[in-house]
Amino acid sequence: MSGGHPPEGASHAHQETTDPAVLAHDVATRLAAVGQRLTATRRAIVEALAAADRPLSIPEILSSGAGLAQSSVYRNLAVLERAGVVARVITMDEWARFELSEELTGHHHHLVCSKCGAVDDVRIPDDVEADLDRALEILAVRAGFLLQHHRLDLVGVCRACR
Amino acid sequence: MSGGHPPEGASHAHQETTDPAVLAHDVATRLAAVGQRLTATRRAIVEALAAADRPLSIPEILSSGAGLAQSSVYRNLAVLERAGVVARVITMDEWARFELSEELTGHHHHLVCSKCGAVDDVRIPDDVEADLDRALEILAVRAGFLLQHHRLDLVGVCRACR
DNA sequence: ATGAGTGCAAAGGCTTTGCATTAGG
DNA sequence: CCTAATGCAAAGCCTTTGCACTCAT
Repeated sequence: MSGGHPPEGASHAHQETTDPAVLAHDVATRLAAVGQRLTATRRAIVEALAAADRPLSIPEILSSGAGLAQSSVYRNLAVLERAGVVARVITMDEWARFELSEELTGHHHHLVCSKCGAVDDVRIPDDVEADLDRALEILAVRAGFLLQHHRLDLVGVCRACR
Repeated sequence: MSGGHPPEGASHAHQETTDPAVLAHDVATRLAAVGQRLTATRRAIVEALAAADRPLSIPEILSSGAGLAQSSVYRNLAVLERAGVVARVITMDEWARFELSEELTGHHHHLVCSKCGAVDDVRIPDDVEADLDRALEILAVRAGFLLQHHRLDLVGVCRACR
């Protein structure tokens, strides 16, 4: 898994950062906004997450980057999360997983393998997304709920486990 | 929150168990299918979950039922999960949460409060659900993914936190 | 120099497991 | 009686925190 993401679905409104340099600048800006700097460790974490087209667990981040201390990764992920650079992905199956925030990468969803726990990214067509948002907003209002965003995961069996 | 669920959305295909006696029988059957009995502890857990219209955390289950041992709750939740009676709800914010499986209660989604972490149930209209399923199936096939089901959470601020 | 960031190690907190006891067939 | 479930307590495991050291400004 993680090798085959769908053929670049639709393009989104706030376009994702693809260029490494642009990404770094964007990240630095967001960090500065909360009074933090882009350090070597933080850069390494961001690059690891950017390189993967799926959410990574702490162990994965630790092994990908060179010699990062576990505590530093945890601490910096917290900082990056506050800065809106990374987002914690809910999985609950094993470890916490992290990915670059949707403001940086664009809105997307996850393919979660119920056998091996692998998580991959997917984008759904804009029109489906729009219809869904419209319906959810109605429900939210009805429930006295101030809707911020939604999470949609596709649970099933990945190519590798079939 | 948790007080106000939407006015009984649409009815679903495999209808949910509402009657306590029917529920107990259904649970017993499912347990028997995996070689397990419906014990007092298990009954207490199921009743606690059935009474709430939202996923409960272990502490909540412990306080609701009378004098249950923590380890028993954990162990029996695992058994009930294997039997397809309860499902673990992903939250990752604090504790694991559990609810009766959708085979028992019907397909639904969650309203997750980003401020207080409360989780409540919601059902979305059948037609929206159908459209969504259709779109997701296409994506899944395209990704070589065998789609089993989806998870959809509405994240926002609940009535109590606004 | 001076405060932020880093690393190692120890502590925390939810969850799991071992083992003796008790309940059910 | 004999297997299965329960409860208490201890162990596990991911995550967080304390503290001294290092780096950048």
